[in-house]
Amino acid sequence: MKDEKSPISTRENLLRAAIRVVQQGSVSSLTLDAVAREAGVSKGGLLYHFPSKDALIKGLVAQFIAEWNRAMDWEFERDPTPELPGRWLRAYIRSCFANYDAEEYATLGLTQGDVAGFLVAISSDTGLLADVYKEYEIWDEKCLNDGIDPAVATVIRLAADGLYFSEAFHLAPPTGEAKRKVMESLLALAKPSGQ
Amino acid sequence: MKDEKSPISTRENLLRAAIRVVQQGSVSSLTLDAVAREAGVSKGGLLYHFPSKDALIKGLVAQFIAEWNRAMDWEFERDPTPELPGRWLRAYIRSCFANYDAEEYATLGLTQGDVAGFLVAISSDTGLLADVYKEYEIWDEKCLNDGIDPAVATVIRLAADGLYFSEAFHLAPPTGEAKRKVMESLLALAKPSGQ
DNA sequence: ACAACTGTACCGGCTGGACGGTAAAAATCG
DNA sequence: CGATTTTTACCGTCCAGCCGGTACAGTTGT
Repeated sequence: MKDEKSPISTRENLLRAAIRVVQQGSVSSLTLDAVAREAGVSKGGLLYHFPSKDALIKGLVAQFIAEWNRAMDWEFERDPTPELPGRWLRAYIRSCFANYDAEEYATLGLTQGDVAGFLVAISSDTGLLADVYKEYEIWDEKCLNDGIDPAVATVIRLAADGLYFSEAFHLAPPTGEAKRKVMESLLALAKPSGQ
Repeated sequence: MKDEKSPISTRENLLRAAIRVVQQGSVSSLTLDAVAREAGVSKGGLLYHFPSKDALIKGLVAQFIAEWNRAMDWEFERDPTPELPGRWLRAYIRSCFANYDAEEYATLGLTQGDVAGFLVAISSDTGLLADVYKEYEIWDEKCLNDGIDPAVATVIRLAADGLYFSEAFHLAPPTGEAKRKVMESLLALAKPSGQ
């Protein structure tokens, strides 16, 4: 009731609009004018909430990290075999393989793959992804201390990421039944019996 | 003896210069002026060989594909266990894990990871990566028809790609001994006994 | 043999548009 | 009213692509 017109509303609206712009175009089409137009505000209005383009991108990155962590926590909680080692890896796998479109997690109403496409494209530019790097190191450490052989754990993480990127960049990603079997193969690896 | 001043020389020089610009800066620093300056030619000279920026990027993409295919062929030929199924997958793995810096393959004198960073950043822009998409489908088909269980083969491909991206985007890539063990785990998977 | 012509390779200044950012006025709200 | 939020108008920069040249190597005509 109080988020209807709260000061956050416009801000979030702008973030959603920014994502939409990237989705319906390319990364290079992410301009202040385009985002403002998409959000239905003026450019000045956009710059009031995000004083610079970098600030806008940082907002997107922060939202992305938060969303992904939420998704992984959720998967972690509902793991069917919580007693087995590799629980966190399994949550990681499921998070990468799931496409949360407009569901409970999709705070921004987007597919994770789309966000990745955006983020990575930005990455090469400036140090805007520094937060993502840090987050990744945390995830990596969790992977390595999950009761699974570290090498196998890294294989799993890389494969899950690989799927993510293959979807984001259309690099022959598996779909349908094949995708399901790939995920199951990975989940099998993420259990002590898996190697 | 006749390639000293051949008309190809300038063209290749420009491509090398373009890569250098991206490496020593960011993707966004890839401007026509910068490439021309780096190559020691004028902007007009650059535009003579590549009539547009897109054409220049397409040239880079083509070079990249050719180089990677050459690397994979080379690994394929020197596979230590050519009699076992999964030979092509093993070549794929080794290509992704190797860093050919200024060796036989490095026609452009760059690390594969660098190229990936560049390519992907460009990718979201236009249909400039259409050729890469097609190439990937070919690779995918080779992966699936390599005598290994398709799901496992896809896991391997995704993991190899994942390593590639993790290096390109600094997403906690394994290094040193850990990296070697990861590769060995993958190579083990790429053999009948591996699953 | 040499002049006129043609095509190739390259130069460098220019421009028009896009884009990030600013600032002050205007509207809205408490 | 005063603070917050939003708009309108504008500036400066950067950059892709264009265009009028230059130099020079062949080629052709006579």
